[in-house]
Amino acid sequence: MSNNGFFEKVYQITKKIPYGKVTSYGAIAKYLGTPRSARMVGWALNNSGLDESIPAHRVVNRKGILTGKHHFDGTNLMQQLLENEGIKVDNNQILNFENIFWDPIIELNGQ
DNA sequence: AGTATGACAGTCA
DNA sequence: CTGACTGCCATAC
Repeated sequence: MSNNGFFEKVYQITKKIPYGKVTSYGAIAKYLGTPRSARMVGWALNNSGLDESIPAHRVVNRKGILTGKHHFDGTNLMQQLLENEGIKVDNNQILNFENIFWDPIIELNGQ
């Protein structure tokens, strides 16, 4: 296990996601310089279960669908967490997704 | 070293 | 938008 590799970068970015905002796996992967490794981001977040400080529920796929909800406690925990932040979710899909999308490439570059 | 897996993304229909 | 197929990358065994 490499705690200081690709995974940790994913963790760092995920932790920077502001309250009430969400981002996609591809956005994080692209920020890391490997836009093709979006799948690794998801996997990293899977391992992130060891760290509760990581708001993995704010990371969804490019469609804004909570594809990883089943990785949470059980069922609608992920959705409830998002709704608790003011994010509307319908049938596992984030509503007004583009409006609350947080792009690390832009935000972390001080634009 | 090779195979299997994964919370994806892009393209085509 | 949704569904099916392909491509890419990193990790686990």
